[in-house]
Amino acid sequence: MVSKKRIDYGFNGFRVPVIPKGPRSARRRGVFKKANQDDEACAFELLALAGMLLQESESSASSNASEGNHQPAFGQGVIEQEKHDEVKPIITDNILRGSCGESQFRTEVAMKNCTQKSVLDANADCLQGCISANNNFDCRRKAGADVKSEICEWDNKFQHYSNRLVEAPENFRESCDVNVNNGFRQEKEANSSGFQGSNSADKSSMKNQLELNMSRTLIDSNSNAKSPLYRKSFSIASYSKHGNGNKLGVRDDDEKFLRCSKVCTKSKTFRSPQRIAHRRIRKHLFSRHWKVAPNLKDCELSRSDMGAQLLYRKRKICQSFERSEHKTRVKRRKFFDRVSGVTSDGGLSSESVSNSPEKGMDNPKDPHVKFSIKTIRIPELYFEVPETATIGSLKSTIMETVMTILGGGAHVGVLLQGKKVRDDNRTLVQTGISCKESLDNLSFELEPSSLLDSAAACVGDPPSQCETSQPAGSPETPVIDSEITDTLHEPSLLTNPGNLVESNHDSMTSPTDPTVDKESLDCRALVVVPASTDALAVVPFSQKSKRSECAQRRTRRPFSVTEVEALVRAVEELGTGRWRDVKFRAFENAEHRTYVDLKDKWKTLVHTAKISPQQRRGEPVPQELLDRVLAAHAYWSQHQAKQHGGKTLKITETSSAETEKPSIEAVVQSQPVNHL
DNA sequence: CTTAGGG
DNA sequence: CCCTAAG
Repeated sequence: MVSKKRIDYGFNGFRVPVIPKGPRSARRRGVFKKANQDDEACAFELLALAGMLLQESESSASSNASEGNHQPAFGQGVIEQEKHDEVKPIITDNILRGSCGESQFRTEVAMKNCTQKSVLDANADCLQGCISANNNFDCRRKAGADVKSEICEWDNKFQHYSNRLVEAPENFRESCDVNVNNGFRQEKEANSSGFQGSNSADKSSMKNQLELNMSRTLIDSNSNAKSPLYRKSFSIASYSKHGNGNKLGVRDDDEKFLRCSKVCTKSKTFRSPQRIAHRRIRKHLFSRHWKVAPNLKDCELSRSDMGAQLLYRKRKICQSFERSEHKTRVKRRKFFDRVSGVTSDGGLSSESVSNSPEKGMDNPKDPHVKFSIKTIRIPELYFEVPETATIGSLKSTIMETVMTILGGGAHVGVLLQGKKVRDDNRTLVQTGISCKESLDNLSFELEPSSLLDSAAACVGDPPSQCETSQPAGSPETPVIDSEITDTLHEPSLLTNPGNLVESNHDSMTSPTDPTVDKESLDCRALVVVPASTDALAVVPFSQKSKRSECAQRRTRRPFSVTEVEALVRAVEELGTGRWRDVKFRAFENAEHRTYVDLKDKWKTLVHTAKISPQQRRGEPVPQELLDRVLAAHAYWSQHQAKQHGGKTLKITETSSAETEKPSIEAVVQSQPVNHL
């Protein structure tokens, strides 16, 4: 009998390796193959975008058509120009696997090339995360507000279009068509050479599928007015399908051509940020019994069946994942290429650097802020997996979830000294992020984009839209709120724990393995039902989780030692049952600390004080404080007990906030409370 | 709205 | 930190 017990845990942090994995590891994961080639990363990105664009059009067009057929819709214009008979979804089944980038961190190279308005407009959703990420990165690199602000504008624009897409797909599509066609036309004039290739996944063919003409640098154009970002753009030169091959050429107005050996554009549906920006994602490993197409092959199958859309969504997730990963890779790579003084331990390091030959420097005097990111926090990921789930499945599940978020348009939040820096237009210098000291206090976190939109949509949508019917054959199966994502395990492996371990790396290597995928239009919850043995134990999906998806979880703000000090002092004086008073006494001005927070913190403090120092995490709390916590806790516990027993004198005395408790002082050396 | 606890 | 039953 398989245990149905599940492990629930929150996930707030995601470690970002400072130094890329070794070649072997990279190879195994299949994501670092092109890591050292920014150009390719860019090309890849662009191709992916283009593919998504086309697919989106198809998706829109086929929405009314029979499910099995994927008729090119909005891509027709393109085809006509290219005089090609038909447009079909770009086949990337084989390419998907491990071909995409790493994370949302994108190289500026790609960014500067991803500025064609038409493409961006048409791929608002797709680019959302990319832009955001680049935004952040560019900000850091250039320490300039111009690019930042401009990107912000684009970001907003994307948001806008994304919304439009959801609200009025047809209209949006039209605009996209126009833009894209213009792009093509423009490109044809500029460069008549077309690129043809097959849809095979092999690199050589892919080279033919995509040609990118990339701008050399983002920064070397130091023109004041416009950010170089907008001076370099690309347009889709051509897209055609010959036989079973796809041709997609992308270029910009520069000379440099890049080739992308990989394409990842299988995604079928447009994933609105609204659907993606989940705050809370609940994953249940998918029962194999539910699994429809556990293998990559289903990618192909999906193309011709009803589930195509769903599968494409899945694909999109995968796509986003890989793309993102690729980007990260590139990013990281670039970073290291330029920065020699990066601390291996992930610590932050900074130093001013003169021109970087690589970038041409728009301003020779412009110092650069160098730093590495050791960890980047992810707001909240809620998982629910069976105990029988393997580590591998857990990894893949987390990875998939994270990438789903990233692909859906996650933003990077910048925190300085734990405080969120919201003004995107400020420069690093203005923000105070320039010296090493400040960098030490610099942190980043991911935050799903379009939270507001998501929330609004969620609220406004009928509950029914957020709920899907239970899968047949699983009576007790919980309602999968939105997305059922299989965990990419081979059935055989699933049934064999021993093999699971073996297959772990496979799961990780190919997080994009196509499988069953379903996604509701409005819910952002990601539910993965574990495909473990017979532990079909499906965890009921509580309704409240749905609700929580719409609300933004507060950013975590760990208590500082100072705060703990104040809290301890206040509790020593007031006791543990008067959190409101504690709040007013010690955290009057701390808006972000509610009395519930204080209560919770006290709870954790007590717990922390009881465990061994080795088990403690986060900023270490002085033992002295912890001792006081224990003393106060013991004291007030006893007194409360007494109170209940009828002895209320002490308690009554302390009930007045102003009264100091001599008795507590005896137990714990109390000091004046510091009002924060 | 506050507490008190479980999640 | 969130969510909520209780008071």
